[in-house]
Amino acid sequence: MAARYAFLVPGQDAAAEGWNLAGRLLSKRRMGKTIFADLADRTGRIQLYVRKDETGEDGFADWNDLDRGDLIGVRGYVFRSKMGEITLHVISFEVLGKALMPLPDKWHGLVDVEKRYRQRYVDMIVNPDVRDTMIARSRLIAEMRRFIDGYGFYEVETPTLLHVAGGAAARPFETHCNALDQIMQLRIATELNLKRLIVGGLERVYEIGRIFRNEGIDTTHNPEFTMLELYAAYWDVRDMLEFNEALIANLVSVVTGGGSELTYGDAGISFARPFARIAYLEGMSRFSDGKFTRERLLDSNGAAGILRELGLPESPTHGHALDKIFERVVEPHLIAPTFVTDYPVIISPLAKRKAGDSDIVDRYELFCARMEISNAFTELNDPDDQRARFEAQVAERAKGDEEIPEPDWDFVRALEYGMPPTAGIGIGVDRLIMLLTGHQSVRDVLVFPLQRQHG
RNA sequence: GCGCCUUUAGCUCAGUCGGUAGAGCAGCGGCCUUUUAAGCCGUUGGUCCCGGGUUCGAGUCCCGGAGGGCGCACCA
Repeated sequence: MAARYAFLVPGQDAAAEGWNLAGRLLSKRRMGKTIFADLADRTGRIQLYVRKDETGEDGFADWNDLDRGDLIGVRGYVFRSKMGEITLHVISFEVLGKALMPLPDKWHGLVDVEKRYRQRYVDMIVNPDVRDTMIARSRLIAEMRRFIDGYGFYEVETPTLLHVAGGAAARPFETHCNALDQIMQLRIATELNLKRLIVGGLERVYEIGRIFRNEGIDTTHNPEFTMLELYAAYWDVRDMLEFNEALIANLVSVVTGGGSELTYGDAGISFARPFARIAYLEGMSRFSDGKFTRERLLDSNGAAGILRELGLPESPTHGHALDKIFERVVEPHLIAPTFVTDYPVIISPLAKRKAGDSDIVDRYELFCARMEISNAFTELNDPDDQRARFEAQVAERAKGDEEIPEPDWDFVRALEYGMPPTAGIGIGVDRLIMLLTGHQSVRDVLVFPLQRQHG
């Protein structure tokens, strides 16, 4: 509207052209026999202008009865006000929906975080940033699909309700299926089912789906969240890394209008390709001034010793210890987008071993702003190796690591029918959206973040 | 789960040393024909998060509880 009527000078109108608009009345300024008001819809906001000499006594009284928050339709023509604002000179209006509840303070808006999350509908009316973020989220996910589809991938939908939730290390939500009279779990990953589809011959599949993990809630964790998982037959982890880098760079380009720089918190982050790369063990060594060597880390007692050196509590398993050490030693340095490659096999139960180094797998994780954004590896397709790793997990689970899932033995059987060499990736969509829209809390990129009942 | 902070009018916030509840906006009644946080005059509105306790007297101090935020723990 502003662009279309840019040619108007203050006081000038375009009365020949009529407009019908609908939206929510966000403010009303009465000035004697004139009213100025602001009308908002999803595309933006426009000022309205009403004159008593045109509406008549009754019509003007009807305007006085309108409240902030009412939904109205208006008819009129555009002019530029004395103060230079493009304004709709209203000829007639009708009420489309009455607001009974008053809107929050027009200047301070709604600030109370609890109320904002619990009453998102109000939050979105008065805080345009929330709406903008949700629109950006929608656009970015659409762009992800477009980009992925361009590579010939098929989008699929696998079950959320499972008998055994596997494919990741996390505690599941449990529920009960009345028809089957069986305990069910909500999925903690889409991994195993997507790989079954690879066995079945789809060759390039992905799912952007809701994942549920029955764990803590904080600024980077919501119990239900959205994950993109994607698998490509005949790709290896290097192909996936290239794809991953191109995907992220593309999204940054979309969000910046062709650029490669983002500001996140107080850090400026460059997504110019190529992103940084560092091997897992090399990172451990570099950020510990060479103290934490491959030999120590890959040895169960050595890792336990490092934990003590760092003053961290004892870990139930060797893998758990490595995660803790990495988190403390390396993660804080990973602000620019960085691919951490060559993970140890002990923390990668579903990844294929690297040729020529049986302790290491073909895997990487992409970190950015200290957040893990994606995790990818060449998938293990040897059923015997997979069975052995599941058996090892059973032992770990017995030692007390509750996050380790029960093995999905049918998955081993699927592998026995033959799975092509395949690379897979998981991307935490919510965190990616946080990064791309500059938000510090997942709750800000979720329409309805989980809150405790009763408030 | 632990620690710190927080909760007062529809919204945003004050409330001193413990003395009986305030402002702005919104609402309501007026004035005002180019305002935009419009302005001016008047006015309504309170489970001070909940429950105990101390005190002549508690929004204020103490204990317990609830919601929320942040940090830690947990956790891709």
